[in-house]
Amino acid sequence: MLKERQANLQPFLDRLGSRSLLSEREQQRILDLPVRVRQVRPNEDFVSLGQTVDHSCYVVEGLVGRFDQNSRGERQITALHIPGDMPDLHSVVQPTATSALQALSTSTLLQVPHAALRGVAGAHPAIAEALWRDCMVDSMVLAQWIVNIGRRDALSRVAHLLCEMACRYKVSVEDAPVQFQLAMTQNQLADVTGLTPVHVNRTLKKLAAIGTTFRNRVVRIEDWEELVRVGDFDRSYLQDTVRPEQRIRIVQ
Amino acid sequence: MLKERQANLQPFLDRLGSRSLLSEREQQRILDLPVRVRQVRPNEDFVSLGQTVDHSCYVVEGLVGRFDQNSRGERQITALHIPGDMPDLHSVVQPTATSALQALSTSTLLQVPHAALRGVAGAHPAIAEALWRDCMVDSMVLAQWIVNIGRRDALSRVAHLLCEMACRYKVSVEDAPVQFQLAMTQNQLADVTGLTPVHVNRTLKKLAAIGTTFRNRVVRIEDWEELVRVGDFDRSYLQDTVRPEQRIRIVQ
DNA sequence: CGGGCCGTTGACACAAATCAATGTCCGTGG
DNA sequence: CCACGGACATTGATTTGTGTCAACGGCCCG
Repeated sequence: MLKERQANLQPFLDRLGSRSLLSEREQQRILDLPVRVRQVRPNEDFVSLGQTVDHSCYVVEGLVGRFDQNSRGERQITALHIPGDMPDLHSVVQPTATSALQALSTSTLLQVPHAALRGVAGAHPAIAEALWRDCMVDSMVLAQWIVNIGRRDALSRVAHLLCEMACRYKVSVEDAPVQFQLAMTQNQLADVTGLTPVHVNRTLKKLAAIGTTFRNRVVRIEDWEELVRVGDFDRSYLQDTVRPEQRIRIVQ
Repeated sequence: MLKERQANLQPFLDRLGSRSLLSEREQQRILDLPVRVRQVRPNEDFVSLGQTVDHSCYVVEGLVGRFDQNSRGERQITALHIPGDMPDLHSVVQPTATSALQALSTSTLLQVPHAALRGVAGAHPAIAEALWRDCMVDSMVLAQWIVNIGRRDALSRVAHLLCEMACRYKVSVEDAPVQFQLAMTQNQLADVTGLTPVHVNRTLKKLAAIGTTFRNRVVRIEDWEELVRVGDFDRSYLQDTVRPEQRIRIVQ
């Protein structure tokens, strides 16, 4: 099993550290986790429905979706994961998958064995707490997504998604116009928003009228404030602006 | 602070125990958690948006919803919680609420101080694990709800909800016709399903045609198989049929 | 050169929202 | 005891947002 330590898991540690307080030693235990590199191609399931896994995945590069579908095979992407995320961290406590995980674009993953994660979580309650917290942030994003699909029209939905992804990619939104890559097709955008590809296309045309475009997998935002207004977006659920003194550690 | 031990938290312990393995001693630590009783009336928020809480709530009696809304004030209920649930167990690691919690019917809650939960979780990794796992089951229900709203029509959505609630109430679905109480109005049903109250009413009329009725807050199901078919329901995401030998304990 | 994937556009169909009115039940106060 | 108001449920007429179907264009890559 390859060990590609600091170079690889540092972003994950940074993310945990942005919301949780970990000691030097605990941080080192995270960086020391053993990993195995895996490449996945676009549209490749790397976790399938019902599969029981013995490792969690960390995204180094690319874009990953959590896929569900109804009985007619219509797909719904219930979560997107970008570099630094662990899409199935939850599998540590719930190893049988109830959703599939699929790469939307060519992606590089690190597989971290459950045994290792369990080891550090059991030995260091603060790490267990940080991992649990990270899962709960994902869960808050899910809840927000229900609001988005249940109570916003197509234009707002797409705008909201673009706002969310801009924030998660840490695009500095102050100096407009900004642009960032979002490596997905309009088809996949439809699977995220619960719309049809045709309607996504029409909706993007409407968005262009307020200065936000999505072409060749690049999002370009001319007027951030306006996009936020249209998308009815409030970033607080992302928990991405926790100030250092607000970080939490529940065990001493 | 009242201690109403065995009599009260036993159902919560039962639930944890249905998916996780806890030793006698660990089980006792759960039962020994200090609690304070609280009564809430229908439509009363007991956790409001943005509030930072120092305790989690356990539902003894009644029905509780997790409420979000868009900027136009249209409400979306993102989760329902029934007796035995802890609607904001996640607040142990994420004490600032991103959704409100409101009673749908008169409810009895037990407030469990975070300090106590943190104490047992820190001292017993297996308890931390069981609590984390319980949160993740809630999260899977959220994901399934996204599929429901994003990719099913009104009839399926309502049918799916009724199936889910029947299972969670442990209605024994074999001996039809079955009936159970679901203490919510058609209005609240609309807030759960992302529909309008008018359309919920029409949809219920359609459901009646296949032998499922909802009147006076009582659900009556004549043909379970048919309801499952219409609702496109697969209970596996509820993790409610974990056999004893499948229960998990990741720390020794 | 040809075939696929992706994006685009138009005509039309349909599910659900909206608007508005009416009905029923129930608790409360005159 | 009845009148009243309010919450909840029901129904019809109409509008609208989104889905469906179908065709076409651009582009990449084999």
